[in-house]
Amino acid sequence: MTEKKLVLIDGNSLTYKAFFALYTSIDRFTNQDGLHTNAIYGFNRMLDDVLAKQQPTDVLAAFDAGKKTFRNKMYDGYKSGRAKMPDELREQFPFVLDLLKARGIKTYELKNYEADDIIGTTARLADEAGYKVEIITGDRDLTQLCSENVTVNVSKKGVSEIEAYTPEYVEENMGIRPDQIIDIKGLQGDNSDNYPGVEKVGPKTAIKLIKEYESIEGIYQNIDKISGKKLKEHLVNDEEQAYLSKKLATIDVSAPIEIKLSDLQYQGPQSTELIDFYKKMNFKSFLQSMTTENGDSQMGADLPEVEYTTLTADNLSELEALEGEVVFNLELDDENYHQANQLGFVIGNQSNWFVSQDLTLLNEPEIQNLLEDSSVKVDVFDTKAQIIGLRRNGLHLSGINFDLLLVSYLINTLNNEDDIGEVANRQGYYGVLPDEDVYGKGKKFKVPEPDELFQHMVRKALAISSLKEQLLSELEKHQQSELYRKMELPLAAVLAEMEFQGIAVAAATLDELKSKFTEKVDEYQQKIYAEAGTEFNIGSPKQLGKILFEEMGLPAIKKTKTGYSTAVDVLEQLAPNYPIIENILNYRQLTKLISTYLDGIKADIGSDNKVHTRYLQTLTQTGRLSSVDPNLQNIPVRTEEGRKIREAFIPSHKGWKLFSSDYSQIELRVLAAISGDEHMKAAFANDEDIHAVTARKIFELDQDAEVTPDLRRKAKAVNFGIVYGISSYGLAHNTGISNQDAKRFIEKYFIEYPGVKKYMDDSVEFAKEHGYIETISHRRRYIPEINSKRFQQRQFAERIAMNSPIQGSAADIIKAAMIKMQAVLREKGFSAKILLQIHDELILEAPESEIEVLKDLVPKVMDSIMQTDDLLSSAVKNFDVPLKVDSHSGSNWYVIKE
DNA sequence: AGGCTCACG
DNA sequence: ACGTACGTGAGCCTA
Repeated sequence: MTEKKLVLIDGNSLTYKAFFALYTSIDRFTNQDGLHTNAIYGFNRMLDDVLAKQQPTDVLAAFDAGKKTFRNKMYDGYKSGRAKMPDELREQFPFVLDLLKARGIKTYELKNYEADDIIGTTARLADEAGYKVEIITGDRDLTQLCSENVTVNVSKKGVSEIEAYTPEYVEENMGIRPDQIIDIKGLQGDNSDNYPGVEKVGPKTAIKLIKEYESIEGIYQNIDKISGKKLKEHLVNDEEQAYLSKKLATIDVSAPIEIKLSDLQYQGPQSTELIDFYKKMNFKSFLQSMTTENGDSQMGADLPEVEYTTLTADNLSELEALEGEVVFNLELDDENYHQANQLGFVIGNQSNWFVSQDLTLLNEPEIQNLLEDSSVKVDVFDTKAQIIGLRRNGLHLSGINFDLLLVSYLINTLNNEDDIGEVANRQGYYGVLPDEDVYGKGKKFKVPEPDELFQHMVRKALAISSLKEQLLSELEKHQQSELYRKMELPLAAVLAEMEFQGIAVAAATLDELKSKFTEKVDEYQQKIYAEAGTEFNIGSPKQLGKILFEEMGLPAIKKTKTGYSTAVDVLEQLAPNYPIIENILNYRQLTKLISTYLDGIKADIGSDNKVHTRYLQTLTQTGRLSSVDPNLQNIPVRTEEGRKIREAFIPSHKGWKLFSSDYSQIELRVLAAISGDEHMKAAFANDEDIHAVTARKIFELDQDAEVTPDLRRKAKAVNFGIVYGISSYGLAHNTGISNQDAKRFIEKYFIEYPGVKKYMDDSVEFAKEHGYIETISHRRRYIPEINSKRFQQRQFAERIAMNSPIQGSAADIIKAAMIKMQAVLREKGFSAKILLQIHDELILEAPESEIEVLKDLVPKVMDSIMQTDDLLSSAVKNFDVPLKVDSHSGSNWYVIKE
């Protein structure tokens, strides 16, 4: 018979240990529901270690049952005065039990007894039955249980470092036998369990006494021989306590447990339950290890093969088997789908997958009929990438039904990786690897042999198909189906159109500006060198800091992790007293403009003289878009020199113009509407200058008093601050007013706009209760940190809770307007095209002849969108704040200011 | 690769 | 007492 080995786990003490071991990172350990998971995580890591090391045949995890035990009957104060268990820990215990169940480990608790007693009793029974026993605990008291066949493993500092107590080890370390440990405890007492022992006797004295007299009983039989008057006196006085404490310290090895050794067989992990559990806990690394455990090939040789047919010109007729609904995916070698090489495509459904590297097949009617027919549902990952990829082949994709990327992002904005494998894994589907694992990255990028490539492509398609039902139903549970079908999906098509269109850029204009700027940069550089008395790299914050603050002796105001801060706000404070500073600031500004915009954008101009940005639709946490390659949402405007760069952006045809419309104060209008604040609503209803109105209110001016530019500027800053989820420190820091003033202004603001105050409080309250916040169209952002113990993290979360619905609802509004705008242009047969979106602004190009009409049409579409859009009008019944839109046009982007 | 700085709404 | 305004992307320097 093979030897039986029983591992006994002290559930309570190890959960405690794990909790405090990972306490400093507690905020990183929360799941989707806001549950803290640090103890569960640490406990599980420990389990991994223990099971791997011990290879047990049987396992039991014991827990305390309730607060009172038989020890309380012996001694009232037992374990009293202990700090209350933190709620963040208490909430985790039920899940530790779930975890053990999913790992195939029996758990047990017994009324009136502690986990120690269950362990002691089971250990004794197992020992007698010939088992080898390993006890795992965080509590040294259990070391009394070690014997020839029972080892007590005490986890030290972390959760993984373990000290194994055998009788020999105890002897070596303490010079006593394990059974004498209770005598030591009896003499020295136990602070955390709150029983006293003998006064003034600590570990040293206790061990000395026990070594000499064997036991407490032995001491009192020989009490006259004790040397030391005081010690003897204490021993005599506390005799009763010593015996009591010894009793309290003694683990009961005959507790009336109802489980049998035969119940404790280790079942091993229950894969589906465990995977579900890890998903629920958001334990990515554990999930990953589960999927790579069986075969340890990194390249996914362990993933099941999926069958497919290689499509050629000769077997196209087999596509007839597909109807009604297909998954489609173009395989690209780069994230930039405008330029990427197209490696092949996959099309099919779960019964029939077809793969090919021959892109010309896309233009065969058998495929066109599937992709261009809007009555055939097409399921994809990243609608926009697929539309553009196919458009490059001359196809017009339509009938998209399910987009794995969009849906994942809407369900949780953090599920936004631009990779099917990553997103699928995060949704608990492990049948496909991330691209990086198949292709490698950076210099090591390599397209695998066709067999492996095709297998990967098919697995991606299968992932899309497999996750569809589950994710759509989750979407529905979030009440986000409309957001998906009426907003994000149609928007993807609009964005594809805009990106594909691109905006024309005059390289010559960029060149002219560059030579002008470069000349000035050289001048500033010479001045700086002269003033510093040495030449150095001005662009290096490290060298600059050294020159300024060490060699030239300027006062250092702020430090960064790596040295002196030389950021603008720091330098500006120094500027009045040191002429070099102004030159540095100018140098910085111009080199920035040259490298990022003049050189940067020039490099992105294609052979069509245009740049084609990509809008990332699934990146931001608020619902805004972002723009990359190049970023066209941060083209300079605030300084005159920077603004000049806009001259290079021009219409793509002669006789055309650029046209722009932007929402005025959209975020404050959204705030007025969703907070319902009467005063703010009234200001917008009367088309007043909101910053001036705010200035009159917070500075207590007369109704129609002139507002000085300075007061208006301050009020404007407060309005901004409010939208960002104000704090007095932040406001003061960013505006240069004193902290006290900032505080006063905010207080007054909330008095004047009580509805806003209530909105802020309600938003935080909602987030605390639900763990997320929502925009007007149910766009959701999770904020688990809202219940963080750490002040700073919690404050940050609260600001997010206040700001995100505002920023996100504004994003919803312009998205709806874009969809509508494109539909109207198409309907009316206009040539005008939407080119860019910059958060609250749309830029179009159009023939001169259409401009006059656009001046009415575009603002009308934008400012009536709350009433005309299906989704928005039904989501918000009473959006009773007017939206205001300003429009301009011109022959380049620079001159379309008024 | 990560920090710093700075461009935008 | 704590110590940041909200949301982004890109280029450069320095490990």
